[in-house]
Formats: sequence, C-alpha cells, structure tokens
Amino acid sequence: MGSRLGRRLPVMADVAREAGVSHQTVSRVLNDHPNVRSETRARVLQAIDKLGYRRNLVARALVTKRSRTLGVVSFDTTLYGPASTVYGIEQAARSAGYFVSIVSLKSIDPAGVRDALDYLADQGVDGVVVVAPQRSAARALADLPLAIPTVAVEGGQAGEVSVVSVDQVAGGRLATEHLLSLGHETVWHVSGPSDWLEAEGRVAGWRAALEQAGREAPQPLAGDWSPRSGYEAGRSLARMTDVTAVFVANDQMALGVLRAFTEQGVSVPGQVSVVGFDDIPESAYFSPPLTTISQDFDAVGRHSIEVLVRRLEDGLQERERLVVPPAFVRRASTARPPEGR
Amino acid sequence: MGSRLGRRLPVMADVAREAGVSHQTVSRVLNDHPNVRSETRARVLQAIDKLGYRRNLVARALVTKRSRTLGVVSFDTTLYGPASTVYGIEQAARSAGYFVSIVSLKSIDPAGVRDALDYLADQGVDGVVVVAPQRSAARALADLPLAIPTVAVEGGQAGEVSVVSVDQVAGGRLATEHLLSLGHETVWHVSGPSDWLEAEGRVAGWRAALEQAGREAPQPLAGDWSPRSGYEAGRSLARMTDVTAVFVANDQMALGVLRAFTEQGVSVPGQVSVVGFDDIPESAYFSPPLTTISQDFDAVGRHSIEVLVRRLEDGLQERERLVVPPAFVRRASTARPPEGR
DNA sequence: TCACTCGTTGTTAGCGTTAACACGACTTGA
DNA sequence: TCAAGTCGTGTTAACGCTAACAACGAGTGA
Repeated sequence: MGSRLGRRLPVMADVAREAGVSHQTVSRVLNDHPNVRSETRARVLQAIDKLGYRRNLVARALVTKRSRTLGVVSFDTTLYGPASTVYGIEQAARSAGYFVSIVSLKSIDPAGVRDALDYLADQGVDGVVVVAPQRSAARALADLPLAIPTVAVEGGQAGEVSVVSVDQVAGGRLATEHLLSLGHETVWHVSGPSDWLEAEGRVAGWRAALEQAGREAPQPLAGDWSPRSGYEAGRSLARMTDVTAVFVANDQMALGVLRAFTEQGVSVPGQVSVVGFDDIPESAYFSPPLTTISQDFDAVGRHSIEVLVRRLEDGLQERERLVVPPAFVRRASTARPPEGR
Repeated sequence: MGSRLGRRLPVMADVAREAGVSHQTVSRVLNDHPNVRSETRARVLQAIDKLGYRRNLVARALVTKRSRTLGVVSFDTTLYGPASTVYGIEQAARSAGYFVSIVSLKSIDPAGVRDALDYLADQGVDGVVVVAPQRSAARALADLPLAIPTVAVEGGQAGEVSVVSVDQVAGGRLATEHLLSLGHETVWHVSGPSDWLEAEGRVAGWRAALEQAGREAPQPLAGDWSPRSGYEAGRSLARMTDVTAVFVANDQMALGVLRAFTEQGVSVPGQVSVVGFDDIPESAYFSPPLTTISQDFDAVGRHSIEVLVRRLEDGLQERERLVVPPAFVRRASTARPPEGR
C-alpha cells in the first residue's frame, strides 16, 4: 500500500509522470476542475491509485492560505457539558471537511484565552470556537482584536463575536414553573459560581418565574458545580423547615443535595422536591430519579460549526446569535408539597 | 498589534529588511542557532517585535516535514474515562510543544480506526495516540501497516504498537479481595461489554481473586457500562437471596445497581456490599457513597505522550508497555456480610 | 478564408520557511 | 608567514502544491 520502506512518498510529479501529463493536470483532477477531458481524468486517477498517492495538505495549505483546520478552546473538557459540546463540534467539523485542533484550559482567565487563541493562530487554523462559559472569558474574547473568525459558545452579549448558546433563562423558568405548578409556595435555589454565565442565566430564569407568580425569592445558596458543594448546600437546606422545593443549577450538585437530604432523613419528593439541570446520563438513576432540564449540547456544537463555516465559506460578516431551547424532563424527584410543612 | 487591516502579515523577509540582515539570519535567531552575534540577535528580535512578526508554521512544516501536531483517536469522548484520558493527553502534548488534533469515533469498528488514522496522516500529524479500549479496535490497530508512530491506550497485547494502560486485572483483584476480606462468602460480578479489554481485565482479576481464595465464581451478569444496564443487573441480583457482595465493573452501572437495590428494599451495605470502578466525581455522593477503584487517567494520558515523544524525538524504536496501577478507594457501600443471609 | 472563441493542456512563478553551501574576516599553531 | 580552522553571515535551492498565464488545435461565424 505505498509503504514500501525506504522509498519516499509519491508526489504530484510522480503521478504526472506515470499518467503522462503535467503535474498541473493532476492538480486539476484532484480539485475537480471542470476542464479536464474525462479520458485524461481516468488516466490520472488510475496513476494515483497505482502509486498510492495522497496529496500533501501542508503544501496545499501554504499556497492556498487555508488549512481546513478549526481550533477549539474549551474549559475543562472533563466535565460533561464541555465534553459533550466539544464532541458535537468535532463531529460537525469533520463532516464539514475540517480538522479540529483542541486546547483545553485548566483555568479560564483572560490571559489563558488570549494565549490559546495566539497558539491556535500560529498553527494556522481558519477559525476558532471558544467555549467560554465564564463572564471573564467572554469579556476577554470581546476585548480581543480577533484576527481569526471566531464563534463563542455560551459567550454572553458583548463584542463582535457570534454566539451560540442554550437559553439558560428559559431553563431556569421551566424548572421553577414546574415546581410552582405543583403547588409549592416558593422555590429555593442552589446556584453555580457567580461568574459563570450559565449560572447567572439560571438564576435570572428562576427569579423571573417567582416574580411573575408574585412569590418571594429566597436567598440563593452558591455552589461551584461539584457534588460536594451541593452536599453542603443540601445540609443547610435540610435544616430549614420551610423548604419544600429546590431548583439546583446542575445535576451533580443536585446529587449532593439528594445525598444530604438522605442523610438527614428528609424524603424526596415526599417532603422536598428537587429539580436539577443538564440531564447527565446518571440522573435517571439517582435516588430518586431526578427531574431536570436537558440541554442539547450536540445541537450547540453543530450550530457553532455551522455559523463558523458560513462565515468562512460564504464570507458572511454580520454576527449571528443562535439560541437552543432547553427541554424539561420529568422524573421522580418532584411532587406536590406535603400537607403540613 | 500587527493587525493593521488591509496590510498583509509580515514575513521573514520583512523582518530581515527591517533589521538589515538576510532572512536566513532571522531564521537562525528564531531557531536558536548558536552562531549569531548577540548584537545581531538583539537587532533581529527588536525588528520581530516591532513588526509583530510570527513565524508561519505551515511553511516550516513543509520544509522540515514535521508538523509538531499529534493526532488522537478516541471512542466517545463524552464518557468520563475517555474524556479524562484525552484531557491528560492534550495537556501533556501541549506542554511538550505539540498541537493536538482530535477524532472521536461514534462506533469503533476496525474500518473507523483505519479511516481516522488515514485522515490524520493526511493532515500530516507526526504521531498518533489511539484510545482503543475494544478488542476489535486493538486488533485493527495491530493489523494496520502503520506509517506513523503510534501509541495505544488500553490497547491489548498484539502488534508492534506501544501500549499504555491501567492494570485492570489488579483493579478487579483489589475490589474482590476487599469484599472477601470483609468476610463475604463469594462475590458476584456485573461486567462491561465482553469486547472491551477493560471489562475483560476486570473479570480476570475478579476470577483470579476468587480462585486464589478457593471460592466458586458465580456467573457474571453482562452490562454495557450504562446506568440502565446496571439497573437491570441490580434487579436480577436483588431477587437472589444468596447475594451479599457485588463487584460492578464501573461506577455508572454501580449507580444503577444501587438504584435497583433501593427500589427492592435491599439495603447497601447492610444486606449487600457494592464496589464500583473508575471513581467518577459523582460516586462519593451516591447513596451510599461508593467504594470503588480509581484509575489515574491523567497519568495514562501523560505517559502515552511521553512514550510517543520519546519515539519521535529520540528515535526510539523498540515498543514499550507501561502499566499504571489502580487505587482502592474505601467509602460506605461495603461492610461485613449480614449474619443470617 | 480569417479572426475569434473555447476547451484542454503545459509552463512558470510563487507561497514562507529551512538546508546546504559559499565566502570573507578572524583566530590559531607551527 | 601561511595553512587550517572557526565564526558570522549571505546566497541559492529546495519542500509540494496552486495560480496565472501561455499555447495549441478545433470549432464558429462572417
């Protein structure tokens, strides 16, 4: 298969010689140029096949100034959300004919984002998707002089970049309205870290739903997305006798909340109802199975590539914003409030 | 910042002109060539800074025939294990000065692996890490005529490729021995899909530990890593009155098992003890917190890059195999067996 | 018949870098 | 003092591809 050791890989000129044409004709065949006689084309293709020739994309990139590589900058791809988004991005990019080069950041300070973009720019990527869920990252992106077409995922409002995101506010609303509709007087909230845009959006949705129903919004408890922080919030909540419904900003923290409630003998959903966010694969098997809000990460990834490719290939200039709606998933962690609590 | 619109990016010749030297001298400065007068070097650096020059890595790759890009082929990076491994790989590669290009496969048939490698080869990667946890993928890899230096993660024995993996057999042993040491008569097993090498290794470790203790190995129940399949296995186990200890091949399935036991009124660890595998971030907050085996995915990722870079830069030819030991994590899902069961 | 167009192919000139070699100015040692 | 290094630098030629243009024969309309 063209790997006879010690021989150098065939180049276009070798194919040309084999087919008895010029290397430019080979190039034309490879690039589907219309003006090539079909007989010639066949001869070239046969030579390509015989020699096991593969076009050198680096040389091609040098002359065309396009590498057909997209960069992805993301924060901790170990987390379910980012991992799923990046997965969606990668699938979409590949099927659009682009390679994907990834940088995943431990901490997402503005300098980190800047460095990552420089790094990718050096590599010669044609465009970049930045998964920038923190406000600071989004701001950094907005302030940067962007030499390369860029799309932000969950990237806030500012700046010139296009943004694709899940409607977090709607998600927070959905969760809260569900609990209110079951008859709960009010809904408590365990939020994500305050500099995360997603956390902010969910808080806003929760607050809006309460306000609309004319209910008082209790002080939210702040977590950091980890089950551990949910557990701590859960211990606090278990001590308060007037809590009957909690909207937790992600499923992992909800797991911690459930754990704390179990330990304290608070029954879910008997005494307290709990709603999570994300719909991770595990949440259907929590005890009890978790009612939650699902985000279509895959769609987010796909859309971000669509937007980017539109800009790259059709030369679209105006900035786009695309919002993916979340979905409500009813399971067993929510019920009507208890009679006498 | 060198981004004055409408002007083309500066190239080496521009820097050379600015500094009053030849472009080759600029190249020497950039590549830390020793024979450059320090005064000249300073002048060049100043010109680089003034023009905001950045070296074109594509042109460089064309002439050096090395792209400083590594490819990663992985199966479903949405799963915690692969995601963490890929994360470790990416970090290690970047700090070794390599870019990382990712292909994540939905299904990992041999043709898929082959295509992914071809695809990356076209892009001009210098080396590849294949996360190949299925036997079929490992076999495909072993059979392939590998034009590019390749390292397999969890890749089995065959072929010429170097392999980095976690010692799954030791993990299975650890889990089983722990349960036996608590006084359980025997240990049941919920395994992963049979074509996964990891599943196979865990089964082998479990079987070996039982054999060594002179116990009968019950028929293992086969799952597919999902909480759902664990739940189903759990329902079967709950019905059998002689089960007091279960080793589940991953934490997600263990979650399903716990859920089934809870539903059937089987108390954990009161009546049945459960051990998982992986130590995902959630498992400390399961009900009860899960005793499990932790795998250092990060170390696996790092080692795979070390092996690859050794081959790339020091020209090492012999194939290496590196095994990372798993660790036992005791939590609250295991206890002595009940008296009269 | 001639001028013109069109389809097909070849020739030449880059893209921006590094490698290889050439060359003069110094040093060094006999 | 001269042959033989070193050092610092410049010149030229690739790397493998595409873009731009040139060339040529065949068809077309006047």
